This record gives sequence, C-alpha cells and structure tokens, in this order.
Amino acid sequence: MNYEYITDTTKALEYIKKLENEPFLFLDTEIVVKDFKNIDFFSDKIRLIQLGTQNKKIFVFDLFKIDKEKIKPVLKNLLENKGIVGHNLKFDIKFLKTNLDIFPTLVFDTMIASQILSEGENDKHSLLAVSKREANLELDKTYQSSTWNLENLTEEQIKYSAKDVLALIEIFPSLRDKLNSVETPHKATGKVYEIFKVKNPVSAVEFTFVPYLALIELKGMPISKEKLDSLLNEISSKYQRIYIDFIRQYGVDPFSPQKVSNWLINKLNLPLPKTEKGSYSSQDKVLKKFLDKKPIQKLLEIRHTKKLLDKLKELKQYAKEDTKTTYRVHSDYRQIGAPTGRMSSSRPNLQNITYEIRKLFEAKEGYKLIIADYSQIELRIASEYTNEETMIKAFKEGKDLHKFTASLITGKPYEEITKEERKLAKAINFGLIYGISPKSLMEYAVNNYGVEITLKEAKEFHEKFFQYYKGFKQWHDSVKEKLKKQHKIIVVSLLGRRMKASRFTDAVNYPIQATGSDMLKMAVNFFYKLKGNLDAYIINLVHDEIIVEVEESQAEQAKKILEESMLKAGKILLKQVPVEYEVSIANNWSEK
DNA sequence: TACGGTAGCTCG
DNA sequence: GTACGAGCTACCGTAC
Repeated sequence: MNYEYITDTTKALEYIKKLENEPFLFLDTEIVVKDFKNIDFFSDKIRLIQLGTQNKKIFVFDLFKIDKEKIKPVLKNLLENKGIVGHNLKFDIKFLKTNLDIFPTLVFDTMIASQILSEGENDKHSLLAVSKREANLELDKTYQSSTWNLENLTEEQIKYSAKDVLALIEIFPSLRDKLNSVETPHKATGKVYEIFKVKNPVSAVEFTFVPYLALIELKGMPISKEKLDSLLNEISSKYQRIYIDFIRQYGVDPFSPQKVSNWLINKLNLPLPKTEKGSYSSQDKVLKKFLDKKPIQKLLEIRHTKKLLDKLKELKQYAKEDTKTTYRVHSDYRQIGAPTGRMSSSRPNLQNITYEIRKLFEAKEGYKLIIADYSQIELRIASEYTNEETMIKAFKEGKDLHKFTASLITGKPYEEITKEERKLAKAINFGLIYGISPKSLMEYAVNNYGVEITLKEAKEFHEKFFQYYKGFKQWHDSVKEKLKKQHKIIVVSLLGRRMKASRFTDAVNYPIQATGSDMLKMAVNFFYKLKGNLDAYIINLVHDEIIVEVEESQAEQAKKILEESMLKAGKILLKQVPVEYEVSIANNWSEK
C-alpha cells in the first residue's frame, strides 16, 4: 500500500496543491470520540483526514500535528470543488463542516450506492461488508475504536486509516459500473454525472442529497425551552398521579399486556380477540368498544399520557441549548431507511411527532417556519403509475378525490356526497395504495374512520372501485400474474429505483411509496440549488412534508423557492397528473 | 444480566 | 390470500 503520513504543515500544503490535478478524491476521516455511543458532531474532533487518488496514492493528514488554520483555506478550496468518494459521507461531511467549515457537495457515496444496488434486500452496507462483496477485500476494523487522541499514533493506526481509503478506491469502479448497467426510465445529467460518470438517476438524486441531509442534521429542529420544560413537568405529575390511582384501585400493572388481558377477561368479562401469536389483544382499538366502562377509560388515558411523557423525555434527552429561549434537537436520519428509499429518523425520531407536541417546535427569535406538504401525493402517483384514466381526469379537473371516489361507488352525484361517504371512500382510496382486501377494508374503515360496514358491503365497494378504476384493476391483475410465475419480482419507481418484492402488497405499495420519496429528495435538492444566499434551511423531512426555518424578512421569498422546488420535482416524475401542495408560514409546527 | 421477540402506539 | 413503511418503550421468556 502506497501511503504517506503527514505531520508537517509545509509538506501538507505541497501535497494538497498536487491533489488539485485529480478529477476526484477518495476521502475518509478519523475522529477522536469522547463517547462512542453518543458521538458529538459539535465537540468531537477530527484527528486524521485521509485522501486517496485513482492511482492508489494515499495521504494521511494529522490535524493534531499540522497547523490547522494554515491548511484550512487550501483544503476547503480543494474539497469543496472536487468530487469526493467516501463511505457514509454524511458522517464525514458533518465533521468537516463543524471542525473546519468545509462543506463538500459533489459526492459519490459508496454506502448509498451499495444500498441502491441491493434493491432493498441486503441490509449489510458497512465498508467492511461492501469491500468484501465488491472487491473481495478483508478489512480489519479493530482499530476503528482505538484511541485516536494519542500524542503519537502507532504505525498500525495510520496504516488502518489508509487502508480504508484503499478499500474505497477498490470498490468505487465496481459500484459505478453496476449502477451504470441498471436500465432506467430517465438518465442522470448534472454535476454528479459530469464528475463521476454515473448515469443512474436514482444515485444522482441520492448522492446530491447526501450533503443536504448532513446539513439538516446539523441545523436541527428548534424547540421552545419554556414550553418543553413546562409541558414535561405538567405531564410528568399527571402521569404519576393517574398511575398510582390506577394501581391502588385495580392492582394491575397497566403496561403488562398479559396482566391487563387477564384482568379484563376475568374481572371485567370482556371478550378479547387474539393476536397473531395467540395471546389476547388489549389494543386501544379493541378497548375503544368498551369506552362506557370506567376502568377502560382510565387505562386508555394512562397509555396515552405515558406515550406523551415518553416522547417529551426523548426530546428533552437529545435537546441542546441553542439560544436563551430555544433548544435544538439533532436527529440522525438514515437516508435509505426503507426498501422504498424513504428515510427513517432516530435519536430522537422526528417523524412520529404527534399534533399535541408539534406546537413545541418553534422557530428561534427573528425566524419563521415554512411548513409544506404534498397533497394526496400517493394517489396522484398511483394514477400516473398505472395510467388510470378516470382518476387522472378527476385530478386534472381539480376534484376532491375522496368525494369523487365516493360518488363513483355510491352512484350519487358528486355534490351530494356526505361526510360519512367521503370518509369511507378515503379508506378505500388508501387501501388501494396498500393492496386492499374487502376484509381489511372493513376493519380499516371502522378503526380509522369510525365507519361501520358489513363484509358484504365491503365486498361490493371493493368490486365497484375496481370496476370504475379499470387501470388499477389491470395493474393488480398483472402483478398477481407475475407473482404466480415468479416468487420474487422487481418493481420500479417512476425515477428508476428498483425494489424486490415477493408479497403482493409489497409489489403494489413499493413503487408508489418509492416515487414519493424520490420526489421529496429531488425537491430538497432543487431547494438548495435555487435558494442562493437566503438564510433559510430545511430542518426536518417527514415523507411528504418539508419544514424550513427562515429569517423573518426572507420568509416570503424562501416560500416561493420551496414551492418552485416541490413543483419542479413533481413535474419531472408526474407527466400527466398535476402536483399540488400546501405551504404556510408559521411560528410553530402546529400552525397551518 | 443481556438479548431478541412481541405488543402497543406514534407518524406518513 | 395478504393493507405498506419507520422508531421507541416496556414486558417477558430464554440463554449465559
């Protein structure tokens, strides 16, 4: 392995100058981490930056030895203008930004590439796993967790740090070739294509998105200090009070499903249904049928209060002081968290915040939030994806789609549809996206919309739905047909994201959900491309929703750019169906 | 005591 | 014939 360890500032400057002739660089970093379980992007320090070239020369820069201030401007110029190949670059980019104010934007991420190529199947995407798979390279990761703040690093540590970059150099061509051999409906253009010669549009979108996701995490969601702390106090004492009352009165642990079920069956004589595994179910939706009973009311209230309290604690645990009046929480997003390319969010999860808590998320002083979401995006996608003419026409005419469906299956005029009928149609429309069956339609309608129908009625509605929306009927039939012939099939989003599916419900849901996630990521990319110097930053993404924090006087301008970005992304993927969205400027996340 | 599976609940 | 995806907490049985 051809590597050089650099501790001298003058030498460092020389090497950086030489690297300027490369079209792109391979990059990895080593970080001095105080607590491995709790990496702090704001206070932990970069020790090493390793840069490699295509002809396998590797330079290891020791930032604890080199004069950081002297190399910062040249390094910034280098890394912000070159293509960067790395593994899970969100991690490195966050440290480069906080430690050195360096923000690379032209990236090829080998972890993301591996995830795209796995088509939702393989969940092993560490550098170790990918190196083995793509280049039959055995990496030893023992040194990853070694002490990186030694005065003098050992030769083994330096070699280890260089070897990771060698691995990147080895796996890059293989990943790129595989991405380029995937057939797709679009072809990528733009900078990712120009630098790395990657034609695959999904990877172009994902790679462009990587640095922006890093930025979203660094910015974080602002929360009102006063409101979080006071709600936490209030709910905490309420919880203690009702928990103690409950135990005193009934002598049952409300959080033991087993004990609760036994109690409900033996003492209250409730007929509980069974779960899949054969135990008794005491889910909220089951107990809601017995709301006239006081113990049931109390049990449901305890569950709800506990849930609320847990979420508040979770937020408080990750909250960091920002200004005098606001905390910020910096979630950790998995860019490809689901087979469909949807993201997931953790520590804390900012994608399952209830409306009760959203009001705590307030823009900091002098700033506003912009809250934007796509309207009925999955139905629009489904109609475009399947060429369902009746639904496409309704969307084009600007119809309320749930009302429209209700009028189709009831035979009543559009104007005369009642709220109840609209709700039922909404359940059917949603069911369509997930691969509906009459039985689950019946359950879904009552559980989520409180609409009671018989199985016979459910069957009728189901039949009528597919009778009027012939495009959907054909789609479902052809998927069923394919699955009869093959155990596993590949389904493809409108951008070209490929996913393996063996269940019917997956095969119909994945391409729809995936197109939605393609669209959201594209919208984010456009927003950053268009926003220029505006003091406006995306701070959370929730599948079809974008939240921006913006300096007050620039709010209207940023809102327009966000709308333009969402529309542009929508129009690339949906050629026939119009895209609609709701956008508002607000002080907190619960305002509309 | 550590771990994995299950149940339950939240969001899109 | 099957409703889809995610994360977090707590319980509970099993392995050590």
